[in-house]
Amino acid sequence: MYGSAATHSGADRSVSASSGSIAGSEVGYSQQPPVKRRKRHHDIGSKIRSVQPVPRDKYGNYEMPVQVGILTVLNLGKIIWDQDSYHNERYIWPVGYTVQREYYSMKDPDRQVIYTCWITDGGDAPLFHVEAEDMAGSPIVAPTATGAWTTVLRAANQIRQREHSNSASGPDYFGFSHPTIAKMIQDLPSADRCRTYIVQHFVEMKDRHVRGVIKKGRGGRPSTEMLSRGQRALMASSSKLPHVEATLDGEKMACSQTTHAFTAQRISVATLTNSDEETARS
DNA sequence: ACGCTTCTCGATATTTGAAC
DNA sequence: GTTCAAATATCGAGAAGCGT
Repeated sequence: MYGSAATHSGADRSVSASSGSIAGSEVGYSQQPPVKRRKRHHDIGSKIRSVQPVPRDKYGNYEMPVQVGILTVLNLGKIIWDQDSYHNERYIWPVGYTVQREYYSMKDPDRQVIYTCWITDGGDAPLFHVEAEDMAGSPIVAPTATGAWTTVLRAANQIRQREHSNSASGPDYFGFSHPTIAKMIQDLPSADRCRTYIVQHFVEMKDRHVRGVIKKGRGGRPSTEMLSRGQRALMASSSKLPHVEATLDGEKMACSQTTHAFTAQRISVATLTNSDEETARS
């Protein structure tokens, strides 16, 4: 099926397009193509993925905002289950989904800034927005997550005068490939009604690993400075964020400008319990 | 100190669809 | 039908924290 006859043209292209020593060295073309064949869509539903525990409120809804790895999830949004373009086998793209993450600035080569990413209803398909903290008011909008982030990477690499690949995995950068976020989205109402989405299986990771992940340098708990910067970025972009309403277990959840402003002031690290926080402080 | 585990980022493979 | 470009999936390296 996948990767049989169809691969030749793609492989040729990759070789010519790749700048690289890596591709060149890995590949022993003269004899036999390296044929690192990757199966697509394999075992999506059967694989068990580890997730961080995320606190829920008394109704069982996830408490927002929450820090997951390098990302701060501000809103999970609302699932548009009756349109296929709002999900595929692997991901669901909820309207109103909002996260923040740190990445290199598109203006200052020596600086990392906070990017706010969110999804809006584009009618037939979702629209992916990415806005940099230092470029408030001019978000990058694309019909795919990869498209939006590729633009950012290209600009960031250009300003840093880096010539290597501008490739990016949109779902990665938006956090959709993160097991914890994938689970949170999958737990949203109507996720099970998405026709082509394959339900994934998750298991909560062990406590010591959670702490390890949280305290990791690049990800983990945001510093006070990062929080306040995130808050400012959020306030700056909040006027453009979508207003989304969803019903969770009978309780109405609103995602609006005010909500964003409010939540920005109380960002917490969901994966840390109180005792963990004490430990983390000391 | 070491091994374990998971993370992000960057690179590359693969698929899909548009253009010719 | 072929070529090309864009989008997306997946892999590997390196980094980091934790427990022992």
